[in-house]
Amino acid sequence: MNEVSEFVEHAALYFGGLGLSRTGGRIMGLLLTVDENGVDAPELCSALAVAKSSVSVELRRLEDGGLIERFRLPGHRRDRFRLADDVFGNAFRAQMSKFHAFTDLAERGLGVVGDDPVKRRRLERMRDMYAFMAERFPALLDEWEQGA
Amino acid sequence: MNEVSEFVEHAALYFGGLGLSRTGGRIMGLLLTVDENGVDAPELCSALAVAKSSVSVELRRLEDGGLIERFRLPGHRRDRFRLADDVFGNAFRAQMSKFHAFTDLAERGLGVVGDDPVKRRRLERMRDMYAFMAERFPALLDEWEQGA
DNA sequence: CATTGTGTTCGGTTTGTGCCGAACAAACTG
DNA sequence: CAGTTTGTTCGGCACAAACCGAACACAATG
Repeated sequence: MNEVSEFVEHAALYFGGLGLSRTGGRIMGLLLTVDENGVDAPELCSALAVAKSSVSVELRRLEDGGLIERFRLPGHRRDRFRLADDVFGNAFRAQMSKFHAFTDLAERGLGVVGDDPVKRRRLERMRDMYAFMAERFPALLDEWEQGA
Repeated sequence: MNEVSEFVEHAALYFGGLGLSRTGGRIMGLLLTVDENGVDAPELCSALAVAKSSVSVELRRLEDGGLIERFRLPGHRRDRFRLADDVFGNAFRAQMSKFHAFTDLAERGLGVVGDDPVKRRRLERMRDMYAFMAERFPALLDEWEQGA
């Protein structure tokens, strides 16, 4: 059991690179090691040695971000949590929204920079590149999802 | 001139999403609005209302990250700064290294999760997905770079 | 060789955020 | 309807990072 907690710690590092807090990353790591029955909050508390208030807010954030699912077994009165069906697809889609954000930013830049063509060129190229990626990415996802 | 500083502030928000500090993002935003002659540190200080020590360390970090170029006009003795030639290409390549990181993480997970096939399946799928993306992404970049 | 200009480094302060324990609210039970 | 269980919210503390002004190192100039 110590092996998984070591893995969980590693995972927390990696997910931290995606903007998650440390405990958020730890939760994701632990959820990677369980099956579709998921875990409940007290289990997370003891497994990760984290206060239940912290897991509560963190679970909420992960749920809002579409990374995990909250569900309840019929007849029980305690929430359980598991990874969302398509966590990583969702992660990629989140990246895509960043693409759109950057095309918007480039547009905005074109609005404030003057007529100097050399200044405009880079912003246009930035806008077009992110637009290109945003356009191509879904196809890549589709290819993956139906391909394998 | 107030228009660009408004844009700069927006840009800082966006770049903050990429792990840059606020002033780092502001610098990037301002550099998006200038030509290949770039700007120098005092200009950044006054334009952004930031201490010169802060811009110094931030410029260093951006330079180390390959986001900006430090250069000097012949005959002058003051450094100037502009965006790196392929800032956004570099940004995408950085994302790709995250892909590899996540395949590694999945491998590690497969090492600690047991034989349960349903547990293994998701980790395998995670590993394969990121590997797929890491494999396809360079081609996408190439297509963009030579296509347009 | 003194002086000025340029960039980096250092200590200290502020700001933001994560996390905790306790109080609270809401839903279920007998 | 009292008592429990479950989840969220609140106030405060602690740690990390950003930022500043001043001191510093170095190079170029005259």
